[in-house]
Amino acid sequence: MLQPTFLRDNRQETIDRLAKRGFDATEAVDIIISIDDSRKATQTELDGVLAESNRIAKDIGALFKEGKQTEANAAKVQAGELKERSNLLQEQLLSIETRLQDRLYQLPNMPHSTVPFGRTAEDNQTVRSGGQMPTLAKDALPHWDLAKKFNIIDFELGVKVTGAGFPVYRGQGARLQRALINWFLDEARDAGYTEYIPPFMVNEASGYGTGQLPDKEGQMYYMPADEFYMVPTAEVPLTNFFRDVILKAEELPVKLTAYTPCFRREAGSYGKDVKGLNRLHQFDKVEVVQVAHPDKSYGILEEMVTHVSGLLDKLGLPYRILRLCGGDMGFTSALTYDLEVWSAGQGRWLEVSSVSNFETFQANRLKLRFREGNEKPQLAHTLNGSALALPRIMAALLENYQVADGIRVPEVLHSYTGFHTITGA
RNA sequence: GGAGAGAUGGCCGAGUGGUCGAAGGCGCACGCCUGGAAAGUGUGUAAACCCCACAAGGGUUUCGAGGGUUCGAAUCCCUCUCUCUCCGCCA
Repeated sequence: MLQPTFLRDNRQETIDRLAKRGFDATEAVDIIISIDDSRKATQTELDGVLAESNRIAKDIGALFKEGKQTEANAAKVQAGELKERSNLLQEQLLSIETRLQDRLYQLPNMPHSTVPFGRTAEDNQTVRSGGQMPTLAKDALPHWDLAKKFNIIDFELGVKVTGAGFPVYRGQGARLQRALINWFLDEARDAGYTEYIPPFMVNEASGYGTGQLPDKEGQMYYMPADEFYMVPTAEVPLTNFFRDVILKAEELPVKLTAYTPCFRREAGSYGKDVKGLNRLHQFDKVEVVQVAHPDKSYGILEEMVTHVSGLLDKLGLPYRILRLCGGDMGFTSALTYDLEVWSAGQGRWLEVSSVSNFETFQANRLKLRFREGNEKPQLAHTLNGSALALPRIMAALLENYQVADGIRVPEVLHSYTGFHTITGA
């Protein structure tokens, strides 16, 4: 959520930056500023009435003590009138604040200056590529066929117990999955992140804190009996640790990591996008989150991208790094890098990580601040990234490392898997 | 799930209708003391919003959350949430 004071002081800049997302925010910004004007005017008036009421209430106390009943009762009448006025103003203020908040919730984050203009994924910039494209045999298979051939992932069984998009991992498939989770967490720890195991369900306030609510409730699984949402990413619980928190400047940056399963309803997806492991309702992911000083956050964003691409280097997967254009970026982000791996069996790129700087957009909703010395608290910057999302990594590993009689396992994982080749045994 | 007790500032803890944003202590910051430190001692120590120049100064709100009674609520009433103790159930 953007701040009205910022919009007021930087009206044109806000409009220009939001234009990168392909829409004209002029009207929305002006409406917000004018609602904010009436909010201030109403509060000023209300404060005056309340101040008067408080003064009279004190006088009444004093009058009673002095035994001046008549004067006291006269003052009571006056206080009653003020009360009526203040109630009215309070109602007005509340409705103005609600309107203001509704408007602010609808405004996406402002893209950073380096974000390219553009509407679709076509307009994303490739900033770097890494790894070697594999040369596969003529009869190379996509991962869903390999999964069946070696009996390591059972999609039908998942349909039986739950539904489509809930695969069952078996034998070496399950062990490879677990190995990847452990390796990712160890790599994150080596990079200075503290490991957490957060709740896999969150309350409504947490959904609002990171921006899934109010707009994207349809994407989350909801448990009405307890009013909980299944986490769509570890970002939600991890970042909400800091809701209503004031950190000391010297505590920054805070670096956290967690593995969680992620649950997404993915309403409206279809076709080749949901084939095999490409898009699931439940998947595993290791997430990294940082809370940063505003002056440092963009350096940290690069550091996070380097961490993630380093994982892909070590796995030997070919990848590319994209800087998302304004139109393709998430609602809450100021700058996002996507990392995609080459899925040799499908002949397409698969997104395996998204690393974003949210600047103060989430911090404003969360009231996540830090204090420098004795200065006033100011909003921190939040960042997060996948490091990494498992299913598409699994898909790429299966496809890119397939050989005649099995699937080779990258060397960095050997001590985690306990086997070097998937043979279906 | 049932019964009872509780929720106060960074922490502990007083406060049962007016002078309470809240005693006292701890912690923290700065000063004095000291060769330096400890001890001692003095001062200060929440957040948001509004007026104003984001200064000084002033105002409003906030004692788990929301509502109510009252001229006036940390204090009385109602609802909810959470914590603790006991019972039940249970990985």
